[in-house]
Amino acid sequence: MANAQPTKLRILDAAEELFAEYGFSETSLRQITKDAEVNLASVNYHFGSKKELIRAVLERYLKILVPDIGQALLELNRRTSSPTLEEVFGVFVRPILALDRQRKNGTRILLQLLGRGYTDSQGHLRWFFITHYGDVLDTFIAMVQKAAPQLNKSELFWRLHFSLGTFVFAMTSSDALMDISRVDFDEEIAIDGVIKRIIPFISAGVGAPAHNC
Amino acid sequence: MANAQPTKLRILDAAEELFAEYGFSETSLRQITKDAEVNLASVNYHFGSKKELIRAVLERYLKILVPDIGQALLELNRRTSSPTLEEVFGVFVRPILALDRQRKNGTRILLQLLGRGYTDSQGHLRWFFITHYGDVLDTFIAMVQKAAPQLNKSELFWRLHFSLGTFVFAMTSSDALMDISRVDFDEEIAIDGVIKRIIPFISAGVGAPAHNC
DNA sequence: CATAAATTCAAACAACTGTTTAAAACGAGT
DNA sequence: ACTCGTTTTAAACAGTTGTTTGAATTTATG
Repeated sequence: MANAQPTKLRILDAAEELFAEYGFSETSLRQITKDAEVNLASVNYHFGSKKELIRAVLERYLKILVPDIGQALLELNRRTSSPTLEEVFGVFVRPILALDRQRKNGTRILLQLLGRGYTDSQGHLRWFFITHYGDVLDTFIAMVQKAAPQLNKSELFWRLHFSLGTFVFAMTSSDALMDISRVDFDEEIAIDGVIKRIIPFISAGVGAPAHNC
Repeated sequence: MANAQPTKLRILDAAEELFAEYGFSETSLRQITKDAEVNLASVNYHFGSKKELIRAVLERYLKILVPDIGQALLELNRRTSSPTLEEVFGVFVRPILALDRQRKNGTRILLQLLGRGYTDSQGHLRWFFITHYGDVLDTFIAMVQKAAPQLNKSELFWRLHFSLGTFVFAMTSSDALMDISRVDFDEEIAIDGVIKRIIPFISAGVGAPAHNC
């Protein structure tokens, strides 16, 4: 009978949804296994521990998304010799939205997961990301640097982290914000609308005149 | 004998430090009472529950900070009839930094608390803030609106939340970021340096050309 | 000093957490 | 049909959580 999906996948699917909604530490293995309709012990059997489950959930997205972004950056580099900030940041849009075709609500889930991952346990996942996807990160930073030459390395560092914060925060609260937008402004805004509004914001922020003091 | 501070204050002092560092749900009452050198049960005796302790910790700051900001906004309004975005956002700097005189590391603690409060339990604290300090929020929004007249209410809503995200995220990770800045760029940046870097970023982001599609 | 109220304290509570165990069920391969 | 490795299962484990209890203690009041 019954469960179309093998256990391991059912766990991943249930976990990513709960992690995105409630955060990592606020989601219990019992909740995950109940939603996935599998036995409690199967998480530790298949993944070893909760921590490794978290990493597996994130990795399933990142290993598709990050190379995709990396390639899009290279393509942009090939098209125009010196792209603007808005073009560089705009590179994120298509790969991120493409996740919705890979999995239902994939875009929302990944971005909420990223937000959770960054605020819940900063050091651990940060290290994982840099060691696995550092090369893409480097080419991205180099392109931003080139598009905003007035910024020294330190200014750039801070502004890129501000941008990350903007992104991450908007995504962790995207559900609530979209609700408010619908009720207060009678505007039905989906996740791609949010992303397309963030890009000009970030671009202008990073491109602001350099700060001296 | 002994403890200079009364129990209630010792709990608040220890709690705010731990909440800022580890977040609300990751901080246990046992840890708080151990740091405060008081009995475990005294939290429930003096505050009723952990949830009310969280609110008390935040309220101690907000009831000073928000009226202070409100007054600074009014003063700015009196000085110049139509202030720029950077001037409006700049209003936050002095009151926030003033917290450092009220309590050691007060600025960092409050801002980290705000970050925690927003990402950990979105609905609850949001409601509390709006019902208690909604008037200051309203005058602030009106001034931003006036300084960026090209934005309609919806655009403004999104960009202000992006700004909030920038702020909050930068603060929750401020410790880590300042560490990196010291090691990688040999720059010793304190919390006021971070704030003064955020203001131009936010100002430029909110003031970016309106987005149409 | 005696009485009453406010506070502190150690202990226990009930509920929850991630993890482990050992037996049961399952699914090929021969 | 039997065996062997894989997977699932229910149960228990050991630890933590916020909260409550009732007695001991301190503090203030008459």
